Formats: sequence, structure tokens, C-alpha cells
Amino acid sequence: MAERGSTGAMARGDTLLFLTDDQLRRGIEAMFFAYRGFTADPDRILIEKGYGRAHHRAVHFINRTPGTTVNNLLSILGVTKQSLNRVLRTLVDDGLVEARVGIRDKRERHLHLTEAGKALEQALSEAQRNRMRVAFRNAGPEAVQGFRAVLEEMMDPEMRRQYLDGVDQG
Amino acid sequence: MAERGSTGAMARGDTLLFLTDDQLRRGIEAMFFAYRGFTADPDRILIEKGYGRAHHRAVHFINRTPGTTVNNLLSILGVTKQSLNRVLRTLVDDGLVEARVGIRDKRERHLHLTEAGKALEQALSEAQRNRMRVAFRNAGPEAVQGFRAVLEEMMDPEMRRQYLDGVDQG
DNA sequence: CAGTTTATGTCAGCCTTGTTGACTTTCCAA
DNA sequence: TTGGAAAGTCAACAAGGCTGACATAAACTG
Repeated sequence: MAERGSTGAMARGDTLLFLTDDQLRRGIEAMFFAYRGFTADPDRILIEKGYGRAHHRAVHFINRTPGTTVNNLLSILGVTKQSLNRVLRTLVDDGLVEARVGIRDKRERHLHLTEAGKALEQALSEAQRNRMRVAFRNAGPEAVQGFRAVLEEMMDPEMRRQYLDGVDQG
Repeated sequence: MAERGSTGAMARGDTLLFLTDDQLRRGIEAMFFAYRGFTADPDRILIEKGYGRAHHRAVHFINRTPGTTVNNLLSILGVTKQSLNRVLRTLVDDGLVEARVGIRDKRERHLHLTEAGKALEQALSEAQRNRMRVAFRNAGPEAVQGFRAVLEEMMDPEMRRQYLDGVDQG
């Protein structure tokens, strides 16, 4: 069988897939358009409450790892401390996040969601999960595994570590 | 078999997948971390050249659909004309994009990449395709199909139409 | 104990990229 | 010929990135 496109083909089992530039472009556009859908629902809630995506990200990861330190959050989010601090300050001022001084190391601030913070996180993640759930259902379980496999391969190694850290069993 | 989690399970063929909130959270984080990797390579090139992601998006879709109008591009990108115009102006001024007055409708501007514009587009998309190609290769062809299926399901209907528009045969 | 490093916070200023609102010019179509 | 669509422009603003500089407290190190 002749090769099509400039990048060759990949095969496994009964499936044959040509990685032409056009196939790759489709993947790129899929990421672009899907990310918009991915953020659309929480964005609507955030605008209502006067917050932005940066607040969402902070709240998400504080919820995922309660007691995480500022430095820890910085490395997950990949922004500067000035940028994160601006967001964190409003969250603390608004009573959504509590920054507890560390016990062993008093320089550290351990971040926790308050009840109000948990409520916002719930609202945001529920909206996002709903879309994800529908997408997963419609695509089917095998597609979900493929989705995760490709996304994991697309991550930078450091981000991949962060991603795998957040898994319960492994 | 008892149900686990609050959202039930999905099954198809020999695969069984529980759509617990934690499974969905993993999917959410996968999108978050992967999108960072997805944009990382072109971002480096863009910074060098003094452009941003907005320029990349414009150049990408002008390349995909040469002769597209400003309005068309607006509906694909989902930003205001003022926002797009600022980006487009710099690209025209820098000689990367040509805005040709419409023949049938002279109000319209038909956008084309110049040679310099094509060169930038090539550099950006090559970097992005390389990562996508490696991710596709490592994940395997079945995973790629699943990846695309889930992303397509995640899009808003309007974006989905735009996405499917960009496909050669169907 | 003195000096250095680390964790955090903060001030100031800059950039990109999004927004709204108002207004103009061009020009197609009824 | 006139209404409205397409496009462009000006102004102002906000979110959320960035850099640089500096302050403070705590921990660590010799």
C-alpha cells in the first residue's frame, strides 16, 4: 500500500491511521474548539460572581489538594507568584480561601477552601463535569481511554507528573 | 455489581468505565495540562517574533480557508471585531496578511497569507504538529479516534460545525 | 551567633487580549 | 434612494499574564 502524506502511517491491530498533516491539523483544531466548550460553562458562572478562569484554577487545585502551599500551587499553575497572589488575595478577602500558617514551617501558608469556597468549587466543577460526562457517555468508554492517553502524551513531562500526582490509586 | 460513585457506569463491549466524579476530574485535569503542552511550542516561536496566541489563531484559520472574510473569521474565533481588528492590523502592517477588497461585495475583505505569512504559519503549525504527531504515535491509532470523538462531543454545536467544516472529505 | 537561603507578600509598571460603546465609511439590495 | 450590513476606528477599561525590586519572617548552615 502506497504511503499517503508526508508523515507516514501508523498501524495497530485492525486499525490503520495516516498521520498526514491534514489529520494532524484536524487534531489541532479539535483541541482548539473543544477547549472552548470545556471552559464555557464554568466561565458563565465565574462572570456572574465576578471571578475569572484564574480563580477557577486556584480553587480547583486547592480543592484537589487541601493544605497545599503557595509554592506548590505555583508549580502546578505555572504562573508567577505575583500573578497568583493577586488572585489568591481576592479569594482570601472574599472568604473563599483560608491561608493557614504552617506548623512545622511557619513560612509556609497552607491553603484550604472555606465552606463558601467549597460551594463555588462545587458549582464550577459540577458544570464542567456535566459536560465531560455527556461527552464521555456519547463517545463511549473506549474513546475515553483514548482521549486520556493522547492528552497524557501531549503534556510536558513536568505537567504529566502533576497530572499523575492527582490520581487516587495510580 | 454495585454502583460506585454518584454518576453511574457506562459499558460497551468488554470495557466497563465508571464515570465517578473523580474519573471526570481526571478528564478535566487532563484537558488543562494537555492544553498547556499543546500551546507551548508555538508560544515560544510567537514570543520570539513579538506575536501572541491571537495572531497564531488568525494566521491558522486564514491559512486553512484562504480568502475568508473578516466576519467569517470573527464567528470562528468568537471574539469581538475590535479585538480581531487589532491583531489583523498588525499582521497586515507587518506584511503577513493581505486584505483584498471583495469583488462581488466590496465591503468585504478577503484575507490571504503573504509568503511571509505562510512562512510563519508553517513554523507555528510544524511545531504544533510535531507534538501532536508524537502524542498520536505514542498513544496509538485507536486512542486517536477516541481522542477525536470525545473532543468533538465536548464542543458547543456552533464550534462543532466550524470543526466539521474544516474537514476535507467528511 | 551571623549569614544565607527559602517562602511569601507587595508595590509599581508593562503587555496582550479580551470587553463595551460610539461613530464613520462604504456599498448592497429592496 | 434609503435602510441596514460589513468593516474600520477611537476611546476606555479589565483580567491576567509578565518583570523587577524590595520586605519580612523563618529556617537552615557554618
